[in-house]
Amino acid sequence: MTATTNTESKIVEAAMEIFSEKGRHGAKMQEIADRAGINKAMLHYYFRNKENLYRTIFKTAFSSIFNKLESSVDFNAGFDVQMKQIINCYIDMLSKHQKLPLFISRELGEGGATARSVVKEYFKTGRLHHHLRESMMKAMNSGNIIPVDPRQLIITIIGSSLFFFIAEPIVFTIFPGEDDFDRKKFLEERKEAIFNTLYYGLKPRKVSS
Amino acid sequence: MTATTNTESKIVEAAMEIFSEKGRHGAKMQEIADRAGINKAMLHYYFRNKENLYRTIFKTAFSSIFNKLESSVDFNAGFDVQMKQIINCYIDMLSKHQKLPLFISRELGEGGATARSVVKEYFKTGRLHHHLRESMMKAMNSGNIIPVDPRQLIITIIGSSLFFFIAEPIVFTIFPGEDDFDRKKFLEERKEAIFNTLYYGLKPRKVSS
DNA sequence: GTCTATACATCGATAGAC
DNA sequence: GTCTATCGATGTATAGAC
Repeated sequence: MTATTNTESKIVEAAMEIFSEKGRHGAKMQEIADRAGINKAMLHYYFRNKENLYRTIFKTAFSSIFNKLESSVDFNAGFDVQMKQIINCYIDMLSKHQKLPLFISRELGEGGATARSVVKEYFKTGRLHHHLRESMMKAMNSGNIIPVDPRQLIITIIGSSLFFFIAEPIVFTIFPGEDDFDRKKFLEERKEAIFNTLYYGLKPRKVSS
Repeated sequence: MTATTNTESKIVEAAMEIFSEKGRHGAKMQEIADRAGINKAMLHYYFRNKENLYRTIFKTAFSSIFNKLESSVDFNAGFDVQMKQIINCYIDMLSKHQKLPLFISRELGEGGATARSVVKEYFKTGRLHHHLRESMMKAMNSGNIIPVDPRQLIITIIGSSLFFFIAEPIVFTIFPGEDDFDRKKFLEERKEAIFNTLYYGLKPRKVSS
């Protein structure tokens, strides 16, 4: 059992923070070393070079999302329940790790070579994607939801869940006069808001059943 | 009338590309100069330093979005029509300028100080936000749409429209076996998909009116 | 306005003592 | 394993000729 206070994990922790804040190139090895309370040479001792350190951090961050998702979705539940679970999982996860989506979208902005290789590796073993697609098709065939393109729907669900965290730095500028903004409350409400809008729609229904 | 082929605009064009691809720190002045077909010294002659060049580019990119939006939304139309206009505008705009959302989300990732100041400046004069909010409230009061938090809804609309472009580099990895993926067709379908899901919902309706 | 040449700072990476 | 000291490369910015 390795302690979480050893040098390597201190580096990983610090690197995660700095890379998230400054990005792949904005992050400096010196700053990571300072944050970890060690010196630059140690970074190279444990991770050979910056690129390798970055890859390690990115891989950890990225797979943590999919692992959390996979353990949050009940494969035997109906699609409506699974949809709720996905939305809730994303929002809960990102409430605690705000920098994650920005970290990842930044990597994507730089070509996503690292991202693609990590994703490709994940989808060799990950089962979530397949189960979700099947679950969607089943719900459509049984008339529980209307027929839609599964690809479009999943992008809409994830986009709705993630976007707040990407745009958060300017959201407060767009919603002025909210100095007492209750982030926690807003995010709890957001879970309901996304599901309700996507599932029931904005247009009023005459029949509630 | 200034020609669009003079040195300054060639710099702006090149800088836009490089900053979008590599980010604020990943972008190098030498590379921007090469792309613009001039030398490094010219960059400093016209823009004093890198930070100033970056700010100029970001400001241009960001305000181009809002200007396009503002000219695409009919302030007198109903909210359902406006919603369609917003979705279509975003998708059309980003189809042509794929790098824009990634460029902006990267800036947001770095703290968004530049973004915030640009946004703040814009919202002093921009009317779109106010009109949209009023339009939403009107639609709710008249029973055309169900009561929702306008803030939640606008984030859902924009997030659904933008997210594909942010995630695009890995979307093809998640949707395997689509080597003949027709991007143009997918995006046209996406416009309909977003509006229909958000407006009518996934759950089937008994009454169609 | 545009160029070449270069000064100056910063950063990633390594050498070598302990 | 951890440190200090330093090298070598790269990048921003400027000086000065044309």
